[in-house]
Amino acid sequence: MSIMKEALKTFEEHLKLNKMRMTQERRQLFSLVMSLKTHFNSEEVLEKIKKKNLQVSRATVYRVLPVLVKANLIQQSLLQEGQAHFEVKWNKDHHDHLICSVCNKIIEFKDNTIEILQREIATKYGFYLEDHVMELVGKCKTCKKN
Amino acid sequence: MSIMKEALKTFEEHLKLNKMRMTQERRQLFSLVMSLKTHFNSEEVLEKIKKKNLQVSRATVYRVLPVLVKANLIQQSLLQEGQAHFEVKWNKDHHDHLICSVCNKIIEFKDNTIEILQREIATKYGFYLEDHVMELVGKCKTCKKN
DNA sequence: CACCTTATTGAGACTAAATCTCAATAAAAA
DNA sequence: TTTTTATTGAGATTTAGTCTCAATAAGGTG
Repeated sequence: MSIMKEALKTFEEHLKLNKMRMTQERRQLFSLVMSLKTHFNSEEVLEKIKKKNLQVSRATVYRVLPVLVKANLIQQSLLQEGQAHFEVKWNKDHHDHLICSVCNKIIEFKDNTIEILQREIATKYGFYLEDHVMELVGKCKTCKKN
Repeated sequence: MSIMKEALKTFEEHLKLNKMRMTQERRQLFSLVMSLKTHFNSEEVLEKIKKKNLQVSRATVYRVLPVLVKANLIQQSLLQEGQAHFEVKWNKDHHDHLICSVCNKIIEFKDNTIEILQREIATKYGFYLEDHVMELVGKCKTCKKN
């Protein structure tokens, strides 16, 4: 089964489990959002909808994105500068971010040792760890020179 | 020299360096903000101003907090739920946060091994590391039980 | 299939947080 | 003391997101 179909099934199951209905709008948003390769925010999704002449309103976008988050298909990232940022999570390994303070370039990385240490810290303080955010901010290779 | 006086000097130097002026309003905000022990947001600062009958407007609060950030006296934390959050940074060790997803309790911690690993990661990707945010989200000891 | 219940939608009003405008004021340099 | 120019406050404005409610449509049931 293709990755997209599996993701769609996950979405459908999440909806059913919560007595929610699969609608044209949700299907359209699902396809649009899941095909995005980079970070995006709600307004960008809205723009793409207009460009493609899809019939999904602003209110619905703002209502469905959190549903996709709950279904574990996308995740909200905390590196917001005003607007809520999202990225596709489905079928992707967890990763953290290096962010350039000059050009805003985002590089993804993963470090297992840090993840282990994080779990140890949580345990030490009696926390049950659900999630984490780690963002390293600095100047990228290119911007460092200038 | 007292810690507060040193911080004030830092503030004054930052202002002079940027051709900015020390004003009554900035002095008042400096004192108010630097005495805060916990995380705070702009509206909370505004409330405290009203309670103390200080003469500082909303616009000025929103203008001066970023100046205090640039002067390295406070830092903006990214765990915002809508509003921009700040905390005093001056004279405090860097630390990261454990946040309870139920009661929003914040626990500060510091882990040197992680900091070293972070620097290694930055180097690996050619970044000059300026700052980082790490937030572990989960259920705290108390909320875990319920 | 037809019916019925109820979740969902869209348009636009509304809200909250933050920013902008511009004339009046006050720092600090001259 | 005068002059220059950064800063301020009041309120208008913007931005991002939420809310309302009548109309619609999903999807279970007979």
